[in-house]
Amino acid sequence: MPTPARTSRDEIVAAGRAILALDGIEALTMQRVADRVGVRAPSLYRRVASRSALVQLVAADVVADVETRLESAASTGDPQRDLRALALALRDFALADRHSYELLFSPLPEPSAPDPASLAAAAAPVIRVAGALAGADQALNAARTVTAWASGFLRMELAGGFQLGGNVEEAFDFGIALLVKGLTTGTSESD
Amino acid sequence: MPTPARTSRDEIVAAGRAILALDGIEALTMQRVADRVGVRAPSLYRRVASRSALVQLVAADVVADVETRLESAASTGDPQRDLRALALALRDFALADRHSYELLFSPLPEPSAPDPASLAAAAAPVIRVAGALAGADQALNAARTVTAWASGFLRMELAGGFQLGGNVEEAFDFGIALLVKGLTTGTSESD
DNA sequence: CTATGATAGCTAACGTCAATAGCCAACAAG
DNA sequence: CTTGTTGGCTATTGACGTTAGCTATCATAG
Repeated sequence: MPTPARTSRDEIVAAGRAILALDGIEALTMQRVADRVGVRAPSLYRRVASRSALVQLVAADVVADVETRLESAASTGDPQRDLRALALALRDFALADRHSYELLFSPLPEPSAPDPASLAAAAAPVIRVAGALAGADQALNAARTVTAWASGFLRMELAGGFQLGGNVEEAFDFGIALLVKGLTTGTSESD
Repeated sequence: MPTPARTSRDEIVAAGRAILALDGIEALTMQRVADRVGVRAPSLYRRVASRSALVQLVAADVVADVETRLESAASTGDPQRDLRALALALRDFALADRHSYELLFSPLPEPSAPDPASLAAAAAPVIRVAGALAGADQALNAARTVTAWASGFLRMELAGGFQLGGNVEEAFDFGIALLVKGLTTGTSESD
């Protein structure tokens, strides 16, 4: 009907994601996005309601990305191995695309948190593996413990929070081992 | 020498802390601070170099606050009890002053992270108790595991990340118990 | 083949923010 | 009383998000 579209919402979100990966959430301005898709900043408001909304769309994109990775990481069927694989997959993602990871676990700066539903989907593999390890009745508690530990650890690592020496990778392995050991019960062993 | 000072750096930092507690880091603008100390915004730059610098000073104030609380929480000498007390003290703080807590563990939005040295001081009681529990050679790994878990858990709780039902307090207790059990070794028990 | 209406993108503008420049006033020391 | 130091001020700049209102383009109706 009208003048032909010169861009699209998907392209805008993709541009936002790229800028986020390159320079972080602060750099994700309407100007930068507009430049990247070849349009003036106000025109973006035809496609997204506000910057917050755009950030939220980008966050959803990140969540989907993580979900895919986690889903394919927990594949062996051995809960101990899979839990380890989940943690390592998350760490790989965090180290490869730290700004996206930070957005994932930090609804602090703005009300730009990814929506709960998609987060829940991304958490599914964790809950599944945690349940296999700790028993179905403790699946949620176990998954929360693992998620809290992993997200906290990676946040600290990315923030440069480990200043007291020691080996960060070793500390990560230590944590995984502790959790795997502590959660393992019921299935193959009796305690 | 000059015209009499109408405010001070301490007062500015205190005002910043108050605004942070009330309305969060976003609301911590030079305008708001200036209004609160009875001065115009540009005058603040006589006392602090920039907004980032001010946020950093506020963060240091928060860190000192947390350090005091942790120090006095771990007091019984029983490592298991003390570790639990540390976790609960941190959670109390997080729930009582969530915006300050968020600033503590999130150098994401701006380069406003509290400086490493004071963070290390605040971590001291955690390392001490973790070492008493897991043995001196594993003190750092143990402390990192506990800190990562606690900070991750509280971040998720504050962000409303626990959307799948269940009892959040129970999950917190579950995590503490798991860590205490997993870290306890050497001293009174052999494993 | 033209008229119409819908709409994508544009320029211009506003308000808020951090930050800088330059002025003026107050006080202590001589 | 003079003078130098300095705290606070107003005015301004530039980035940002966002809104208002214009123009141009195209699909379709006549």
